[in-house]
Formats: sequence, structure tokens, C-alpha cells
Amino acid sequence: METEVSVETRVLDAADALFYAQGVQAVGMDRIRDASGVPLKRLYRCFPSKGALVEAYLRRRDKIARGSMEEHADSLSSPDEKILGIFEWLHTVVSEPGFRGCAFNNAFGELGSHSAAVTAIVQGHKAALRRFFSGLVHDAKAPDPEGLTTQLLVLFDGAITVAAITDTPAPALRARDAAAALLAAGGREEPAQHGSGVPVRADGSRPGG
Amino acid sequence: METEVSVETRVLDAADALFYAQGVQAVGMDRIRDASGVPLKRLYRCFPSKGALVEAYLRRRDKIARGSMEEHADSLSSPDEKILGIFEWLHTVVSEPGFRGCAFNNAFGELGSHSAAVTAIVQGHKAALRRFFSGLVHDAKAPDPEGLTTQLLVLFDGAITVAAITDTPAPALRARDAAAALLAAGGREEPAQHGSGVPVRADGSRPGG
DNA sequence: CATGGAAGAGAACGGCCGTTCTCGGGTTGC
DNA sequence: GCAACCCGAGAACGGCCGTTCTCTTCCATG
Repeated sequence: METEVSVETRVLDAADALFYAQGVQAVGMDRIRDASGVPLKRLYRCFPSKGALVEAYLRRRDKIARGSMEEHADSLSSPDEKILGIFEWLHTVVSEPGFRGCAFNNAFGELGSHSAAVTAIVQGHKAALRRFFSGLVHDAKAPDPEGLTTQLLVLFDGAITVAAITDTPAPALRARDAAAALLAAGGREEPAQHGSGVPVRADGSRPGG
Repeated sequence: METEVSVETRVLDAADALFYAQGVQAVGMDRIRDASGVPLKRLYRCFPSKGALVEAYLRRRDKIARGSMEEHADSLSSPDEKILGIFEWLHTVVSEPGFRGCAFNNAFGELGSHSAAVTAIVQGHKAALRRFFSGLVHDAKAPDPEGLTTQLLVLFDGAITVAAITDTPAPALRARDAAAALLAAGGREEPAQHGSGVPVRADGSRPGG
């Protein structure tokens, strides 16, 4: 007769579903109480404020997403396979019903300017993602590993965003194709005939600026 | 002594700055009244509800961004130059102080699940962006133009997101480099030695599923 | 069985937000 | 001069939200 799952887990399950589906500010604590079945009094004993619950929601998402991604990568052997496999893993994620974009990007847009804690968690999540990609890129012995890592991050976040707004999973696979092309090209193609005529240095500044 | 700029413009200027910097739901109508100097009564005569003001805010952002982007592209000659030039235009945009990501993505994450109008405007903005890229890609006579168009969109949105969260403009230039590589490769590199072992068709389905 | 404490259900409270109303002052037309 | 009207400033109103309080019920212990 003891509790099947812990109270914290039930609250976080409810908060996760509601916060992700509807946005944080659109969901009141009453709704989380109704969905979890945990009365407000106990809920506030586990999480002393809504802000603390939001942070726990993001931290759990971070841990679960990183675990799932690393598990998928571990099932593949070569660095190149792992890198491309991540985009196929992403394809299954964005195909799930109810997918509505990256929970971290959404939270950052909604709360980042008001909550330093949320900003730190989101930046930490993306930094971990970068470390993960960076390790694979170094293993793949690509030239300009930092540039390629940034490009993979860009493809990853861009695929999530385009898939969410167009409501189709295909962008994840187009991002995989792009990653494959970048791996084949060495991650830093600088074609002579494709410049726009405005030279830009690697740090973004322009000569004479 | 007549008004320097129209009341609608003053209201939209204030709403734009506040909505973008702090999120829509975090900004009350009183704050827009204070920032614009337009009393609530007149404000509600111009925009009959906060929702209408939010939609006008997004529509004006859409018009301005598209105009600025097309103007920049018009200053370049070849399709390839235009495509890469857009990422340099993006680099200047994400370098501006106060840049906090794509207003449309942020609004979609915050309000998309509750407002069909916001969702439609965001999707319309991205669809216009796709048409814009698509025209340039077709002009560039790339093979698989649809795939390359999606990849450019992914790079574009991803660069915005990564630049916002890491608070550095460099991802826009790394996205430009990636776009250059994809243009050089034809937009659909399918390297024999880079597959992850799981075949995936172009539409995202797997054989036998 | 009596009693103390913990805990659930729901009300309550202060505060904010979107929207509307009131009131007072100024302006226009006769 | 006067009346009718418009408009700005701010209060007011209903509703929601985060948080706390109250009251009742339940259970464990002596």
C-alpha cells in the first residue's frame, strides 16, 4: 500500500507535461496539484516555490535528454557514426506526438530575462551538449574541431526549431545530411567562388571596423 | 504641434521593446502605457485587446525583418552571394545589444499552444523565409533544391538560437561556412562510409515500418 | 478509548493583469 | 458665454495566481 512512485516524481511528471505543453507561465500550481493528485501543502514541502519546481523540471529534462543521447551514441562505434546517429535519435524525438520544440529554448525565451537560475540551467544544458559534440568531433580528428562543433550545435538546435514550427520531423534528417557533408568536407569549407565580397574575420569583426 | 509619429507607431515601438526583451506574458498593458505615453483608453481604441497588440507586434517584426533581409540580398548579385550574404546580415543582427533570440520562436514557445493566431503568424513568417531561400536555391541551380532549402533554414534558425543562448554572434558565421560547404557539395552529401547503419528514407520512415 | 500530531481539502489572502468606468478639464461649434 | 463633446488620468472591477491558513479527518501511541 506504500506509494508506487515518490511524491516528487509524481509532481515532476505532472509539471513536466504541463510546463512543456503549455508554457511555464500559463500553468498555475492548482493545475499541477490537480494533475499530480498531490495537495498544495505537500507540494510546497517538496518544492518551496514555483521557481524551484521550474528549475527541477529543467534539470530533470537535462539529465534525461543527456542520458538518452549518450546511450544512443554508445550503441554506435565510430565517431562519425555517433555524430550522425545523434541526428537520427533527434529525428525520433521530434517525431513524438506533442513535440513542441526544445524545452530549454522555450524556457529561455519565456523566463530567461527574469530568472538567472533558468538562464544558467539552459546555458549549462547547451554547454554539455557542446562538450558532447566536441568530444566526438575530436575523436573524428576533423580539422577545425571548434568550428565543426559549433556547426553541429547549430544544425541540432535549428533542426529542433524548424521541426517544431513546421510540425514535421524531416528537418532532423536534412540536418543529418548536412552534418555528413560537413564531416566529409572537414567542417570549414571556404570556397573561393562563393564569398559575398565582404571579408569577415573568424571572430566576426570586419577589417577596419 | 501635431504628433511627431502616429499613436500606433508609438504603441508598437513600446510593445516591441518590452515584449521582445521580457516576454509577452511578463509585460502588462500598464507598462506599455507608461513606456509609450499613450493612455489605456486610446491604446485600447487602436488595439482592442492585448492579443491584437501581440499580433500586430509580430506582424510588424515580420515585415521589417523580411524587408531588411531582402534589401541586403538585393545589394548582392549572384544567388550564391545572396545566400551567404544572408548569414552575414544575420551576424550583424545577432550582434546587436539586447539580442535575445528569434521573436517568433520565443512567441511560439510562450503562446503557440494557446493562440492559433500567434501560431499562424509564426508559421507564416517561417514559410516566407523558406520561399525566400527557396528562390535563391533554385536560382543557384543546386541539385535537390528542397533539401538544401530546408538545410539553410535549419542553419539560419540554429544560428539564431545558439547565438542567443551562448550570447555570442560567431555561430552566424559558422553557419555561413556550413552553408558554403553545402552549396559546394550540392546540398545532399550521402557519404558511403558515414552511415550509422540504420537506413532512413528521405521522408523519414524506415524500411519495414 | 482518549489524545496528540500529521496531513488532506479547500478557503482565504494579497497582488497583479486585462479591461472598463468615472471624473474633471479642455476644446469646438454656435 | 454656453453647451456638447472628446480625451487623458487614474481608479475600479473581475479574475487568476502563488502562497498560506483553517478546519477536519485520520492514525499512532499510551
